[in-house]
Amino acid sequence: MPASSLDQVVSLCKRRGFIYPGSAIYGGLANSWDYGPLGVELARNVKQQWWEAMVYRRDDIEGLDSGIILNRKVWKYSGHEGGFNDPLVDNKESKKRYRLDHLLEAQSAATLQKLVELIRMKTKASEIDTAPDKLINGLVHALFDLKSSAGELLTQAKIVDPETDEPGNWTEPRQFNMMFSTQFGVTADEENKVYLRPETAQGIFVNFKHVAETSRRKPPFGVAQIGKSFRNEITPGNFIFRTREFEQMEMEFFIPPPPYAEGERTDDEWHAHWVNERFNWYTDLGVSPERLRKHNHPKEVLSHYSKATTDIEYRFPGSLGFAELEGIANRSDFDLTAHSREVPNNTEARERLKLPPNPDSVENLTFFDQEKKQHIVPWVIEPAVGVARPMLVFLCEAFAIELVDELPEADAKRAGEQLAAYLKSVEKSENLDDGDKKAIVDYGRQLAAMEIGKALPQVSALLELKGATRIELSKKLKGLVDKLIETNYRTVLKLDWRLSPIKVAVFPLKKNEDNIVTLARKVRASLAAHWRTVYDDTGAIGKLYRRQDEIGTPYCVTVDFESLKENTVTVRHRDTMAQERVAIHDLVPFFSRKFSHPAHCREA
RNA sequence: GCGGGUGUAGCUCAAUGGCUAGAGCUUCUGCCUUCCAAGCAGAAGGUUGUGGGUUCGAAUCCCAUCACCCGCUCCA
Repeated sequence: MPASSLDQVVSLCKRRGFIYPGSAIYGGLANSWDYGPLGVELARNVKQQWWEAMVYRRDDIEGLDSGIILNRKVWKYSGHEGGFNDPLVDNKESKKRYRLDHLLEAQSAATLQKLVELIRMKTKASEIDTAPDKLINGLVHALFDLKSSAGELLTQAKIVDPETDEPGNWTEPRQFNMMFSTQFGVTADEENKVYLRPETAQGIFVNFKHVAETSRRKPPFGVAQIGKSFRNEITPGNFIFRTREFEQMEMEFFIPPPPYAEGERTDDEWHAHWVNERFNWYTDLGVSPERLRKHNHPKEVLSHYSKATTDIEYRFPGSLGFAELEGIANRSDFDLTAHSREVPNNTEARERLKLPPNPDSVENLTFFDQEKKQHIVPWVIEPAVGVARPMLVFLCEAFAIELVDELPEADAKRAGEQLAAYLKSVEKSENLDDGDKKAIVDYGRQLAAMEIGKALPQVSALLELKGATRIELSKKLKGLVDKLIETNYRTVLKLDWRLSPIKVAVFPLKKNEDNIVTLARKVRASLAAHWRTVYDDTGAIGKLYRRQDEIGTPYCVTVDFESLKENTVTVRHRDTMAQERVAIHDLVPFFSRKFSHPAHCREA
């Protein structure tokens, strides 16, 4: 049972030190987050698993760590400096904002024709290519060049707001630069202006030749990189899901370009291969395939560099729902061609990819095909993912609130009655939107039909539905449920051990018994040489277990009186709460077996 | 950036415009405790998001601002 609401996970993260709001003591900084003691371990483990799967376990991928700041020309020729600045316009009446090209695409042919005429009148002889595939692009550029009068023309042409189906009152198109800029050197002159990378991929492309030559690689081969990237997102949010500073794990896989001979693996096949590889990475680490899906982007919405893109999406709890986790793009020969000075078929490729010539580069990013006896620009398949998203997925997926003992009959009865009373009150309520009301009642009925002990952990998710807390009884219900959860349930993160921030926790059964404490500390030290191990004695044994459950520690070791005589300890398993007796001198081999193979972590 | 909502202790919540802003949980200290959030005693934790204003008096009313949540444009 994964988390039933994102808030449960967010709350756990803040409470236990996975993730804190950034710059909190100064009132915060919008959508920025700092990773605490446990968060940093989890993030490291996610990156470690990715690196192992992508680099170590394969023999066709190398690693790289390029700069966050690159020569500005990298971004000029990659298309980010121009292409990512999609002009946006606002409808002053409906307050809706649109990307200019998207807005124009939604207009009728007649409206566009009218707009073309208006622009021609305004700019006298200016040429707009009215060929169907170039019209929108031409209009966007023409309008943008017009600056201040463009909004007026849009309004005059009666450009329709897709939301309201009425002609809008439009602002001038405004450019939104997604890249962070800073200065490279102590003076803030224009020539010192540089950008923080919006993706790590370009650092790989510009190093293509270096890596290929120094590691003696030929396509197919890949280069992987993990590092921070920065984008001035228009709408960051949803906890760590979208932030302006974020860490990426990207791999560029270089393959021979088409045409392909009989039996040769094609770009589409490589693309499909990587989609599957990446999908399996998640399921291997414990994500249920039921909550994962692949989503192919329709041609119209593809990025400027992409021939095809497939997203792996995860169904997050609550209102976020299915959202993009990872993108696997077929970037074709776009990037390597863009950064090459001159290569065979250069003109053809540049025309096909709508790329300008590149007199600034000193390199041709090609490999020499011995069979074909010519220089060839490889194609690229790119699986790219942010570190935070898988982290959030693993947390959501591992999160569980479990009944420890059976719920006392009186409490169970009371909870059932409260829930029924609440639902009745919702149905009768008049200050709820019909849709909201239906959503609450439907979910509520579903819970009411369940065994009450299993339903209670989901009541908090029920009360997070829109409008749910507007009902007076919701507070009473929440109060009761919170109390019952606190006493009868345990929160447990059933993380795959490879992801767990702490692998083993060691406790003394009694903290005021010096011999036990000393031995427990010794045991911790011996295990810490191998795995992330902590010692804790600031509570009764039951509390210590629950604490570790909440942060996903797979095993706890307890030193007791018997340990002093027999040199054995209790090992307690997170998922089953089962205990077994293990000799102290056997602990390292014992955990080596447990932590040697992924299957061991799923014995429960 | 726009529209809507929310801001009281680490968390969940109290407090008619009126006494030193309270309670439970958490955290910490001491005692106790032989395996699943036990008990006892104590402590810490707040410029009520921030800054103004109205008032004899503001957590409460008004204005501004900041942050978060839900939508829109973004797509790792």
